[in-house]
Parts: sequence; structure tokens; C-alpha cells
Amino acid sequence: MEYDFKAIEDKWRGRWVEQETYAVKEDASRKKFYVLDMFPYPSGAGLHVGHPLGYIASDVIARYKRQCGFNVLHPQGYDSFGLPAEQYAIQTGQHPAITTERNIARYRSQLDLLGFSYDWSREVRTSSPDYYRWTQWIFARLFEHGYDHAANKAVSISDLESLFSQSGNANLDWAFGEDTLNEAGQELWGAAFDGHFTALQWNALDDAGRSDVLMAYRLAYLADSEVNWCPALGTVLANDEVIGGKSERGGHPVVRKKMRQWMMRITAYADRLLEGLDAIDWSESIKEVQRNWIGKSTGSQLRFDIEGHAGRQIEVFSTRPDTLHGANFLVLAPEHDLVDLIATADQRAAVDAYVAETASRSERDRMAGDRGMTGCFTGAHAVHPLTGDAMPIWIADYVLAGYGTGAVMAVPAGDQRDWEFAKAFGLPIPPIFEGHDVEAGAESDKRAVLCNSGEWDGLRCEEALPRAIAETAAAGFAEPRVNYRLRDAVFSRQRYWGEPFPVYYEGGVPKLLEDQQVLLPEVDAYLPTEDGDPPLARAAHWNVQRGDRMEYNTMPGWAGSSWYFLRYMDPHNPASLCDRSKSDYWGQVDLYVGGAEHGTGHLLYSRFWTKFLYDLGLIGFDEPFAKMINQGMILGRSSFVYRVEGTNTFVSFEQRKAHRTQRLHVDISLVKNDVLDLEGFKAWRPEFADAAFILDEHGQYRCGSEVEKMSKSKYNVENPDDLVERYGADTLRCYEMFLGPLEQAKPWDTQGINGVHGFLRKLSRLYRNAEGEVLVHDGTPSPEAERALHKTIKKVTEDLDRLSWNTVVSALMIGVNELTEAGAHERAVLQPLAATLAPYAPHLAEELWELCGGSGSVVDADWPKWDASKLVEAEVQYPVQFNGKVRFQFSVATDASPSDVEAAVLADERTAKQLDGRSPKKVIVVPGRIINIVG
RNA sequence: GCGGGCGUGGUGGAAUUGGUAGACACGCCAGAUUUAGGAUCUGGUGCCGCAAGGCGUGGGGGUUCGAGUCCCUUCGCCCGCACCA
Repeated sequence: MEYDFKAIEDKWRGRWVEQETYAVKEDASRKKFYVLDMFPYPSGAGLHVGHPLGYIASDVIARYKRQCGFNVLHPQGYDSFGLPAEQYAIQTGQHPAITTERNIARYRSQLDLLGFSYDWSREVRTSSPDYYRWTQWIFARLFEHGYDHAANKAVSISDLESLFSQSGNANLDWAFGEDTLNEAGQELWGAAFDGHFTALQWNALDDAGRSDVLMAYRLAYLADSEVNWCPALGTVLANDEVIGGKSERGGHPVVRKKMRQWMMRITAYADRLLEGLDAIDWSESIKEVQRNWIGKSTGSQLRFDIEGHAGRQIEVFSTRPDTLHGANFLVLAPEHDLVDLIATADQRAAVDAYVAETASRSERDRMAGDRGMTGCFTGAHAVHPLTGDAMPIWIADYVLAGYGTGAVMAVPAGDQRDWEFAKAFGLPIPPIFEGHDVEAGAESDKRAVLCNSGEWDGLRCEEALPRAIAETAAAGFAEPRVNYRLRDAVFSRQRYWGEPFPVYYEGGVPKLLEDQQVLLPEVDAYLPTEDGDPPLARAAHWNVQRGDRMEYNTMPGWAGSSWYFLRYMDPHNPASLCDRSKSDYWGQVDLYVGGAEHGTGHLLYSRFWTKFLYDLGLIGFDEPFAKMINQGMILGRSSFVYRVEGTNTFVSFEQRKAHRTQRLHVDISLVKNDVLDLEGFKAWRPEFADAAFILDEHGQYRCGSEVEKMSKSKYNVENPDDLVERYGADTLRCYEMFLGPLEQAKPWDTQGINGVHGFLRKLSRLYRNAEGEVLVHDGTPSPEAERALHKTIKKVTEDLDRLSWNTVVSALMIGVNELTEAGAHERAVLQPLAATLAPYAPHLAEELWELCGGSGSVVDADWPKWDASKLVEAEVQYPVQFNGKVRFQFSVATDASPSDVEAAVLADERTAKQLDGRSPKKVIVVPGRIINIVG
């Protein structure tokens, strides 16, 4: 056999393990390259052909860069804490560690089949105590740090304590959140301090009081917050784990509930997370998702007095204070604190009814899309700060309680929603833009020129806005303000299978427990206790290690995945999470490959933790992933049969319309070219054993088909193990890359794999014929063979440099086709060809490299360089256009100058024929490309 | 509604800075070979036309000697966010 892929792949897989081919070490004399895959959650289902796509792509680049002389770090590991293993544990009593271990073993065996160049000695697992020890350590540092906006970095809480004891909290610009304090803390903050305290007051506080105050400054803090509680899963979910009111995993209902939770003050980093996006090479769509998620808006916070409520004011955030002259009413969210206070007697019943109605229908209606404007007048009025005019105060559910201050100043001439509200309730629309027809809709164009706006008349937004922000602030009724949509992240989960917190409580005060590692305890069941405490509360000897009790919650799935890329650099370090010398050497991930579904989760949190670790001086860079590529999904091609209703008769695709039919998925292994294997179908499932068929004119049963997501229930899953068995790993690797651009979603088509398999076979035949005789010899290659080789090297190199994985396979195919035609069997050609093939088909490349007498492993073979002089042909063929249409081909010496070419082509008889007596107006010669004659 | 992306043969796709549109494959057609296997080899294959030639990158318009590529406009599809003040 000329291409015995099975023997070849077994042989080299074994050698690589034996010789530790893929182990890497730091080497200061060499340039590094770090290629990383998003590590998988080891699910029980195993891999389908879609999963390895990104791994193959990153492996190709890792191997290419290594051949180019880089010291390449290309590790793999497992995100092994998570819900499915826990769910399985609840059902079966099986410890999640055992399930996880088994799934990892299965994953590993499947990955090993594909010939990846991972350095497995660096494997990490987030659920291993040696790993989560450092996740806990990072948490502890977050607990011990706050964020100083003046210094624009994380700063130690102990520094803050000494500042407090010297001068209270005056003049500090640290990130804090008074609204997330617990009751005692809010009491202290509001009643005792009114937001400000002196050194004297601070020094007089007891341990619990100080803890309450400091909590408002910590980056990891405890707060009574509204959380997404999922009763079915018995746990809290982060916002990005809730989709349309249902849990992302399992689709269970989620409700809002107030709970005391650990939180992460990611909002402190909002600005840096936003700015950092400009410096990284990610897809515009993911950057945009993150920008939207952070949702920064700049403007003013304005205060409006309320008629008849001296001392009370309504605070409003606006990005367009320059339109203040057009504001003629206020709108509060129905949940706003002041609604109850200001509603007048005659409007109270209506207000109460509207508030109740909003509360009851909020969930479902929020999803319903556009509803008409609803709202209700409170009867109260505010005072316009510039004109003193009375402004009616309304409530409406288009104003969200959770954003800004939960109140807006309505400018119907400038905001479409305000305009619609004004129209719906017959409120006036004061014009504030020159030439604007207020009946036609709001003026959203920022280039519109203001009028009826006092000193700002004649200005556009660009000039008026900064003045408005400054002047309203100077006038004393507003302050410049930046608002974010980003919320702090909930960091507690009521689960078993996650990192335990290194925290105990003493008199209700949380303290770090760090002189020994807090390990995940054994429990008798993986469910909450009868009191509703999380599963960890069941652990009898564990739950009081110090103080009164341990923290029973565990950390969310994203904790371990927020820093794993660092641990690969120094995976076994017992003294620190990653030695600074190692992280300085390996640095940022140069290429990160993974799915796009983590835009607001993993990819935001890991940026946040990276910036924090940078602030602490633990690493020297503050963005983890310099460049990222998101692979598209590989879709399955499902096949369908059509059962005539109420019978066991199946009708072929074309004739199905003549019957009332039911469409059923059929296993794709029973279908070839849309034609059903009838006997196979009958044997597939018992109920089809006596199936009858209505066939088409060729006597065949033709199936319908559709491209959908791969899933077991659709019987359209292609399994990589089977394909490796039939075609070999090298074929599968090449084929997955050949399918199309990596980032694009594309359907899987098993038939196409034959073409790629044939290519590798044809390539093998250059080296060894069907009888197994070696054809490689030391003769001098023909110019055609050399040209084919160097053309291929050039194309493959350039394509890999621009990460165009799919076109590389085409280039190799063309090269092999040309070399076959040229009968090239010379070592001088075939040895570099093997090196060029190595990133895509490493097993076969090793075999052929060895066969050519190459030294060492092809993995370390120098990447071949193309020789431009070998590419030059004596003559160039020019397509000759007349008025833009190609009429004939014209050969001319390569070294002819453009004017020589012009003269030669004009002298050609075919040119005369095309011109038919006319004289050319213009002749364009693009050297090496094209000739265009106008005339 | 807003944001991002994409529309090229029967299919996946190629065309990197404007320079022969459809490379490379799949599929299909024809032939060869082979005691039917999901094998191999050769040739053909965008559309119309016998041909010369014409038409062709969702549609319309423009810039240019030349447009899949740039500009304007319009239609359709996919993804994300969704009343963010």
C-alpha cells in the first residue's frame, strides 16, 4: 500500500511520546510564541467533528511557528469544575471528581488520535487542588484590594485603613458602592456618617463596623444584592448565564431574589476594559459586544427640585444636557423610591394601579418587543432649573429602574422615546432645533443646531455639550457624570463542584483563611441542606475550621478560567501562581483560538483579572490575549425520510407532496448522495422492519436534507474517531482546514473528505510507488519541478502568515498536482515539500521526512524558504484586453520593459484585427499582469 | 430599532494592494479499467448559443482604461444587544 496511514500514524504517535517531542522549556536565547486553545469543559458526550476544528487550526500555527524557529508554548488542559458533573452526581451519587476524571480520559484519548503538538506535561485542571489553590489566592488578593481611581490601579485595603485612620474618607477617589452594603453598613454609612467620616469616627469603630465600611471598597466584597436565582438548579446565575428569563443550562425559570453574595467589583475596571480593546487584535464584533456590555455614557447628573417637597430632589442622568431647554417633563421608573412620596391624592389610585401592573407583567412583556407607550401622571411637578417652569412628573416603564438614576428628563424634541411618550399623552413638544418639524419625530442628528436655548443658540451638540456639562455644574444643579451599563459580577454559587472560598466568619465578619488550603470537603449528598444552605454546609468536620463557620458557597465557573493561561507557563510551581520570570518570557498569548460565545463572560473576566494581577506587579502585561480568532461552527447535514401519515410507508423526496407526510430524521450513515439504504433503514429500528417504500423513477429512495446544528437527536453527528479510522488523522486535519475560512460557519460534508485523502495518497506516491519502492533520488530537479516547489512554499508561507488556513491546503494540492505532472522524485524537491506539509499532516510528513533521510524530527525542520529566482519563467503570458474585454493571450520575454511590451503587442497581427483600422487611444501595460488597449 | 458580519456555479469555497471571476475540491456527465466496493485512472463541467459571440459575483446607479473588490442606493440572510436616557 502506498499510503498506509494507520501504520504511519501509530508509529509516529508512539515516537513523539517516547522522545517527548512536544515538551518545551523557557529559552531566553529564542523568541517565544504562545498559541492557546480555549480549554474544554470535559463533557461526557465526547467530541464531534466540530470540536477539533479550532484545535487543528491552532496546532497548524504552533507547528509552523516552531519550524520558523520560535520557542512555541502550546498547552492544553481542562475547565473541569462545572454543573453537568454536579447534576450527574445529584442523580447518581457518583462523586463529580470521578465523572470528571472519566470524561477527561475519554477526551484525552480522542485528542491524542489527532496528532496535536500539545505539551501535556503542562496540563492544568481547574478542579485540581494544586490549581484552585491559586484561584483562591487571587480571590484573597481581590478581597484585600480596592481600586484607587486617582492612581488608576488596584491598591491595598490596608493602605486605605491607614488613610482612614489619618484623615477619614475625605478627598479619596476610590471605587466603592454604598448601595451594596448590608443593612448595618448602610446604617453606618447613611445615618452615622452621611457618606463622610473623620479619622476620629473611623478609629472609634469596632471590628464589625470597620469590616462593614471596608466592604464597600473591596474588589471582592459581600453584598445583599438582587440575584438571578434558579430554583431548579438551586443556585445563583450571572447575568450572562440567563437567557430570556431562563437558565442557559437546562432552560429552567430564573427569578430575582435578594441574597448575600460575594461580588467582584469589575466596574472599577470599566474604563480600562474599554480602552484596552483598542490595543488588541480581536474581531470587531466581539469588541463591540464588550463595548456594549460595558455601556459607557458620559454626561451630567442633574437635580430637579420638586414643588411642595422642599429638600427633596429628583436626580436625572442625561448624555445630552445641552438639550436641557427642551426638557418639559420628567419620567420616573415605576419602581423609583420617590413615586410613593410625590404622588398626589387625586392621582394616587392611578399611580398605584400602574405600579402594580408594571410589576406583574414586567418579565414576559420585556421580551415581547415593541409595545405602545404606557405611563401615568403622578400629579406632582418639578422645577426647571433654568426657566423655573413647572415640569409634570410622570412614571413610565420605558424608564428602567436599574440604569442611571431610574429617572429621565424628557426632551421630546431630541429623543425618540420621549417624543413618542409626549405624543401618546398629549404633552407639548418644545422645539429646540433650527428647522426641525416637531410633528415629524425627534431630531436625533447631532449636527442639528440648537435654538430657543439661551446662550447655547446656534451651537451644535459638539460645541454645546461640553459647555452644558460645565455650565450646569457651575450653576450648582448638576455634576459631570459617567455612567456604565456594566454591573458588578456575582461571584457566589450554591454548588458543590467549584472552588471553595478561603473564608470563614467570626461574629458575622468574613476573614481570610490562608495558612492552610481550604480543600473541597466530602459530603453525603450534593444538594442544599434542609435549611437551604449550599451543599458545603453538609460537610460535618469541615464547616467550622475557624471562627463560627466557613463560607459555604463556591466560586463560579469563570473563576478558574480567568487566569489559566498563566498557569501553563509555570504549571507545577508550589510557591506562586506563576513565577514572574516565566510570565515575562512567555508574555501574552500571541494567538488565542476558540468560540465566539464567551464575549461577555470568560473573555471579559479574564481581562479583568489580568489587569488586576498586572496592578499587583505579578505579571508585566495587562491584556491576556493579544490576538484572537473565533472559529465558526461546523454544521451537520441532516437527512429526512417522509412517512405517509398513519402508515409505515415512506415516500421518496420528489413525490412527498402527493401525500400527507411526516418528516423524520434518518441516520446519515444510512444515506449516500441523498439515496437511502433501504435494507439498512429496515434494520435501523424495529418499527421500520416492515417499512414499505414509494420509490422515484430510478427505483431509489431519495431523502430530503437540511443543514442544522449537529446533535445526537438529529442523527447527523459525524464522529472524528470513525473518520480517523477510515481516512487517518492527517486526512481529517487537512479536510477540516480545507472546508472553508475558519471563522465562518459551514456545513460538514463527509463526501468531500475523499478528495483530501486522495491528495495525501497522491503526495505519497511522489516518494514511494504502489509496490512500496522508494522513488526518491538525488538527481537534479527540472526547472518545472523547482518552480512548482518554490511557488508552493511561497504561497503556503504567505497564507499561514495571514492565517488563511483553508487556502494552504489548496496550494499544497496544486503543488502536488504539478510535481506529479513533472515526474519530480528528487530529494532536493521532496524533502522541503515534506517540511512544508508538516503543520497540516504531521504523521505523514515525519514518515516522508525520514524516507528522504532528513535528520531529526520534521517538527524541528527549518521552514523552507522560497527562492524568487526559481519562480521566474523566460516568458510571461499577458491577457490582452480591448476596451476591457480579453481577446487573446500574448507571450513576451519576462525581462521586456513595458514600452517593449507595448510595441510588441501593437505589432501583433491579432491587435490589428481587433482594432480593425482604428488607432489605439491608450495602451495600458501592467507589468506581469495585463495589457489593456483602448480604441 | 441599534451594532457587527455576509450575499460569487448544483455544493464548500478561491480571487492578498482594483488587473484573465469561478483556483482547489465535492457532485455530476462521458470514457477506460475492474468478476458490482463507499476502488482507481482519463477527459468534460458558470449560463445562453451549432458557432462567432453574448451574458454573468443579490438588484439598480456611479468612479475607472479596467470593479466581486472603491463610492451611493436598494433588497435579502446570519449573529449579537435590545426601551441605556
